[in-house]
Amino acid sequence: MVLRLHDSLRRETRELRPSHPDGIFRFYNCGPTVYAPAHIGNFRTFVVNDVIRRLLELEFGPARVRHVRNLTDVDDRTITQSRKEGRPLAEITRHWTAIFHEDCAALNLLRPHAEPTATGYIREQVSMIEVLMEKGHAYRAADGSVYFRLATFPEYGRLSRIQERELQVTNAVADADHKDSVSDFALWKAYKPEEDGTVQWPGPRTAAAGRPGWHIECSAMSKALLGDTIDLHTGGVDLLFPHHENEIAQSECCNGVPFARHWYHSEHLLVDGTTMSKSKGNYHTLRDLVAKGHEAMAVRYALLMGHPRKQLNFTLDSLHAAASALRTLRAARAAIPGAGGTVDVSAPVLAALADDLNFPGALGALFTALKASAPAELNAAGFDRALFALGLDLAARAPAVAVPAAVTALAERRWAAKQARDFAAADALRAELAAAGWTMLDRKDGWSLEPVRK
RNA sequence: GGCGCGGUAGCCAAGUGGUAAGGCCGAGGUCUGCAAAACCUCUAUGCGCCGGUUCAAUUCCGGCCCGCGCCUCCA
Repeated sequence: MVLRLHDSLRRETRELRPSHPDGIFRFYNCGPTVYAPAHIGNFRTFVVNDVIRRLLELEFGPARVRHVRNLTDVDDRTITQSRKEGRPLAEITRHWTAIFHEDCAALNLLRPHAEPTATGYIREQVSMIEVLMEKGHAYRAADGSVYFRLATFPEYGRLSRIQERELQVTNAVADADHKDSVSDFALWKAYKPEEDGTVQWPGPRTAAAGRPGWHIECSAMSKALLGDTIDLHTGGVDLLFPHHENEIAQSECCNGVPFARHWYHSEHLLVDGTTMSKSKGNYHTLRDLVAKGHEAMAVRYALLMGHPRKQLNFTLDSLHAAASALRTLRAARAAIPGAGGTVDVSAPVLAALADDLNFPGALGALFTALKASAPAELNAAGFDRALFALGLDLAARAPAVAVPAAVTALAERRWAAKQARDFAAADALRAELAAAGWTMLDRKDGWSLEPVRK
């Protein structure tokens, strides 16, 4: 199988291959900022990257993939949150990191091999900034901050095709006064007591104490953990400019070699047809949805329903459709015998995924393949391989909802009525159960209850 | 203003220069006392609009309309 993926820099679909002699594929995925629960749009990106990780493992072997996803634990938003709550920065970020990990587990995301934090790599960031200053790519501003001098990197803008003159100038840039040019961006931000609270580290030589800029953290952690040139760098489209553009500038000017051989950006998730935002009331976190009774795995399925490079519209209807499709897959899996089947449904599924992550194509191929053969002809390992690639864990279930004692009592009475062949009474009790929100499932040897589906 | 993406059945969504995958919903059926599950069958002469190229276009080209995203610290 050849893994092909669109490259945002070259704007063409290219094969993914390890470039280092050790054969290890180096994969860096920009992670979340841990100051609040991640929303399902964030998780779309992480699900897409999780499928990439799984495909890389299937293609090169688990030992030949190194996947890094960072945690941004110091920036404007984390510091603001910390000040708002009056709690130390580290306490805030530790809390939200734990929540993030719970959500990742619920969505069946494989753990990255390394999950570095910005605050854990201050020294590396400072050191890169010093190299950039020595090479003339960065300068100290009057307040002790350090800025990258864009004019020293003529290739700037290749990824986003942005020209300096095209930048919209409506946003007043807060630190414009300190910079030689409005387009220069911060590598190091001098400590501001009124904004930064207790957050500061010793800065690069000649610079003031303060904290790193956002962009340098990814450059430094990628370099520290994966080396100067990596095989794949990914993130959401919104990171394309300026974040990734700036990373390229910093890393290539510092290291003198190409930064990432392949760039990939997944599109945004829309909710109810528009950007998700708290003010629009269409803002969903995973835990909100789970609290409302939705399965986390159905959320993952819903995030797989669209092509990763197209905006995907998430609605409660699409979540219901996802949950139903998941039930169909569970039934299909249950019907496959443990051994003996020869038809491998993973082939068409993996082919679609390997072709630039065609998620809907892969899902379509899966159902088509399932329909084409009798369950007894299907190979269980093949089915499981397809589901592994998609990261759908069919065993994962929403926690069982507790059945109220009164409902259980109704069910027992109905079962007794049915055994006595008093069907009129049985039907009346079924109606009562339904009114209470429960469906009673009869079997030959007994019964069970489940919440009524909408 | 600059850069980019998209408009395919009730909903979601692939795809192809030769006449539209799949999922969900819905309808009918088998089964079941009923219900649920499972299984079977059906559901776009049509792919935003108008031109053009072609033997043939939803698929290529041009124009237009509509929607969405990014444009300095949002995945």
